[in-house]
Amino acid sequence: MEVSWKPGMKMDVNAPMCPSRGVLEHVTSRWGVLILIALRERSFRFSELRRHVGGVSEKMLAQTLQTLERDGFVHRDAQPVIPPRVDYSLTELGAEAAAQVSALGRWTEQRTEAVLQNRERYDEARS
Amino acid sequence: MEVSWKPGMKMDVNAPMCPSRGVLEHVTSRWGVLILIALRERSFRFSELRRHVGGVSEKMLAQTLQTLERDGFVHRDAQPVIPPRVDYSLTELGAEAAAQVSALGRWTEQRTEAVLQNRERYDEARS
DNA sequence: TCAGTACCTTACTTCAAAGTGGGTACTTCC
DNA sequence: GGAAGTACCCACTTTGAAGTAAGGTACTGA
Repeated sequence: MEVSWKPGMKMDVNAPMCPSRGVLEHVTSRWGVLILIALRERSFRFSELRRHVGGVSEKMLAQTLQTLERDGFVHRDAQPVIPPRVDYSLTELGAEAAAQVSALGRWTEQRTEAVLQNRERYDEARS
Repeated sequence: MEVSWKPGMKMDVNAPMCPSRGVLEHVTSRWGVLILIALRERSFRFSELRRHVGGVSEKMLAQTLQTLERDGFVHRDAQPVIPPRVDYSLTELGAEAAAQVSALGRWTEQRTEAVLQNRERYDEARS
């Protein structure tokens, strides 16, 4: 029960109701990962980020940024100017998370070719 | 186009059609993460793993193990005995992936309390 | 004047992920 | 003899994540 969690309880991702599950899912979410990686480079404006992270819809970008902001990973700086200017950057906590996921991202880019070969072998073996 | 990917192409998670996206999604999938973390400890039998990773259904465990096996992260050792005995363990590639995700998992467990506090502050601020 | 940019929000729809419940085939335990 | 454990697979349904499309405001540049 994420709801009935009490302070001092030990966090355990293997426990179905542990709130750490939810946090992990935010960090590893489809767009969450890519946004954290991007923001690790530098801060971005909304549309800038949208262009950087290929394939995100405005809706998902806004939504994901909101959950990351709520969790305290992303800092949102909205200047009340016209046209609106909003800058997104990582908080300290977010920078820690981003360090982890960008290591994962880089590893993935390096090993994807190997994975592709494994898939071919696997499919071939049972055809 | 994951389909039209050519050997030698540079992998880039920011490119919408890059196959590395798919690999990253397997590794960071809801149950994929937890299974990789578990198998990093030791090898597991199917039901053992099901008990260890709280909340997985048999279906999702079987399905996720299959995709991880196809990608070459997990090795499946099925002994033709009765009752059936199947052992799952990490390949070398899988161990690399698991090292990354379990770092992320441990970080998450440590920082979840902070995230929970951030969420409270956030919700309070706009109510 | 009319498109275009910026940063979203809302409503509607689609589709894949995940849960549910059943079956298999054989064995050991009570 | 019935229940439970083992490692699944299959069909069905539900849920929720994501895509699509449109609206809104205030400006800028052509």
